[in-house]
Amino acid sequence: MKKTAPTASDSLLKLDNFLCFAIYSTANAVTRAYQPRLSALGLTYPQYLVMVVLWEEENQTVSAIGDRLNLDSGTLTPLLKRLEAMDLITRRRGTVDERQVLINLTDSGRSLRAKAEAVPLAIGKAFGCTLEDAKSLRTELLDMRDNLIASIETRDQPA
Amino acid sequence: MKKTAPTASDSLLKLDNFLCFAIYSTANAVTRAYQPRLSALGLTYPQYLVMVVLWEEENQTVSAIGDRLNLDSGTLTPLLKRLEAMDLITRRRGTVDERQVLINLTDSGRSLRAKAEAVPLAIGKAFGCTLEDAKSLRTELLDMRDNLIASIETRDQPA
DNA sequence: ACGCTTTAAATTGCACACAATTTAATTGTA
DNA sequence: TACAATTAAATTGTGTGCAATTTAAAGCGT
Repeated sequence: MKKTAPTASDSLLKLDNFLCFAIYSTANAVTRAYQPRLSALGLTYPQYLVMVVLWEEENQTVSAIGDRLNLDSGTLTPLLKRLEAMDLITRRRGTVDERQVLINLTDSGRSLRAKAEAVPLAIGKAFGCTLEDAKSLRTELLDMRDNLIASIETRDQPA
Repeated sequence: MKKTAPTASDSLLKLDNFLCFAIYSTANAVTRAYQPRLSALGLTYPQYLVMVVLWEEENQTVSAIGDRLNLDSGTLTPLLKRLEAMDLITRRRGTVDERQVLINLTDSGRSLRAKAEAVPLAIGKAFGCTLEDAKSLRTELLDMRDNLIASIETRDQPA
């Protein structure tokens, strides 16, 4: 029984060689790792990110939050409605530009911040890398992300 | 108007400092970047990963695929049913152990591989990093993922 | 002022992820 | 051999992500 020699195409479709899969499965693991601590605050991981953005700056439009998190209104609108239903944020139409919806924190939303500050500290260790490693990894990932986004935007330009 | 000095807690909840967000938003960008090329094959990104696993080895159980991709039956069962409906795979109960469901490729599924081989080549450039960078980044991410998974499993052990 | 284009959110529809539960088959153990 | 515990998938329910479309408001060009 003769075995076929490894071909070039073998290495092309090996899961273990995929950087994309490393990113994908690490992202899933991240949200799973955050979940127990965030559910103690009543938040999902994407909801937590939105709250972080709002704790940095209030009175932001849906688009501004979307630019920060790379998410569109199709994702954010229902998510923000849930945060509003939890009484963490308010949503009101802009007065100068009525197309915009301005998002603000409620008192509950503002006070949740104190509890949220414990989360990154608690999770930090689980990553199992030094702060310097984390920092350089973060930079490399964000560069790559921006490259990927640029490649998407270039691709579908009209000729 | 006096501004408050930056406190330690400021840096704790800064989105720009979050490694988790770098991973999260890069993962989203990855699936967006793959989407146009994969939809030409009729696949989503997770479906593509399942096919890659099956191109490496046929006749795998749902759990075996799940172990490889870190996904559970709640995600895989409906995904595999879709691949079956597309006539790319077959699902049949195991004969030795009837709890298992064995996944195999159809001829269409097997022949799709040739087209799929072009995908990583085409996307590769969009990452905008060297092969060596990609390799070390991949290793670091997988290590971190395994650390995260280990931390989850340790946490909810019974005392 | 009139339309035309652009823009901001919302909506619709589909496909993940995952916690929690259920169903059914297998294993372990008295 | 009974029978409790475990295991493999499936199911249920919730919450994303995102493409595509819709709705309504703003800009803008004559």
